[in-house]
Amino acid sequence: MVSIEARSIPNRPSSDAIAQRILASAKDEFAQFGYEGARMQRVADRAGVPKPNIHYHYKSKRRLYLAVLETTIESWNRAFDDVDPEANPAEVLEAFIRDKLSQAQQDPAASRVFANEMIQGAPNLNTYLHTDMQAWLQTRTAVIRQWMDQNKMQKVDPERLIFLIWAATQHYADFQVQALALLNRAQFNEQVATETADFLVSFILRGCGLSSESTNT
Amino acid sequence: MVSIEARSIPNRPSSDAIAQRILASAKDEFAQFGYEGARMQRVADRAGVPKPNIHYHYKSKRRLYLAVLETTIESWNRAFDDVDPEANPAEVLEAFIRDKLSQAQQDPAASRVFANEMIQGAPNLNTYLHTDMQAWLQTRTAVIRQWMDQNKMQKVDPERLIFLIWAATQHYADFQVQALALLNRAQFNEQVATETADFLVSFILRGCGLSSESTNT
DNA sequence: CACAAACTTGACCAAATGGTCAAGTCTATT
DNA sequence: AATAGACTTGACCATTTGGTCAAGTTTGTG
Repeated sequence: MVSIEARSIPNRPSSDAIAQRILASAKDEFAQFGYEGARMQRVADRAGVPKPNIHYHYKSKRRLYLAVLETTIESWNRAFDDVDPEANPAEVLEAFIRDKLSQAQQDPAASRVFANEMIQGAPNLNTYLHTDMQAWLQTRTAVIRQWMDQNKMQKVDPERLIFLIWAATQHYADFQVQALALLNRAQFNEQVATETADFLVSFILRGCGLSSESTNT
Repeated sequence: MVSIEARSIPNRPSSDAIAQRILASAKDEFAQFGYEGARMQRVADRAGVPKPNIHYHYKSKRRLYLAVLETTIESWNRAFDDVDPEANPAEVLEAFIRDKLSQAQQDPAASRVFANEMIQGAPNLNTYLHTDMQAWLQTRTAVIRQWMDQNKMQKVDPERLIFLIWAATQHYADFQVQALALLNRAQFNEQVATETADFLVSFILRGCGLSSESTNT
């Protein structure tokens, strides 16, 4: 029976699993230090594999970084994706804000990788910014414009509204140390996330002329 | 007369001027690549001096970085500094937002140096966050709380209101490439800055229950 | 079991990195 | 004009960097 067990528990984790572990370690490393500051040796140490193993799975530091960027982008704006113009603006925006903040809490590294790439001047995502991301933004702003035309919400610059939501939510991932220090909290747990989400939702909805309460004090 | 001219135009710029040029180049370098990614040779090239000259003025890479951090912090929240609780909240907040955005436009490198330090986990500013910055924030939120108690504005979490203003304004410095790409603009000039400031002021004031217009469309 | 292909890794390498140093050059003071 | 001290810099150094390679080990397949 041992041999049966042994077959289902291979001595080595599958190659795919290692490639994944390397990718995850690389995400953390690039998130913290940016592309130029990242060290292949540290990625190896984080993943618990010898350095040459990384180069077997990913041709070079650059390729590894691009792989990290790709997975980061994929999970970027999963919410707010298929929005019905007939839907309730307040509900849609609230869902978007909460989802973005939840991502920031569950995977701050992804947000930081993206932030580093932007700060650095987007040398690897310039095309993406001008194609896919712009297209994504345009369909979203189109819906928002419809809502404004139908007087369902305040007339505001839709692009800058999205920017503000991005900035305000990603702030809690990228500047987590600062937020925690100034809020006197030890960690960005569920409670802090909820308080923050509630604040952002009510504040931003009010900014959009969508406040549910008149004055609930 | 040539010799008189020569005396007033020294062959070499003053030592202070060179130290300043090195500091400015270092700010740009650290802003773009973060501490670990920054290269002393590139700082030297940017400043137009040989590398050992940097080490004469600044003992090490770390000391140079700390000098950059210091100058960055100094110019950080120059507005919103001496606020009269009797003053008009809308005016004070508007001034704060406009000043922050103006800084982001005029010196994006400063904002990016700070962003890198935060993303990296504030290894050099942890004390600052828990002392000076927390103190700064507390006096500001105290004023905001007074305004809310006097029903001069919506009751919102004052800390998170400040965070939102920081995030929303610094976004245009740190994520400048993204904003420009998505707004289809070539550069973050005065016009874009004004449009952005107007949006942020009216949106955030509305979020604070301080909107001047009822519906100005 | 054999054997090829996929995978792993210790030892190694050229290039780049932060930093040093001694030999200068410039500037102010006497 | 002499000289001391501040400043500059070409040549150099130990260490670290991304990356390679050949000798292995493991795994799927006949």
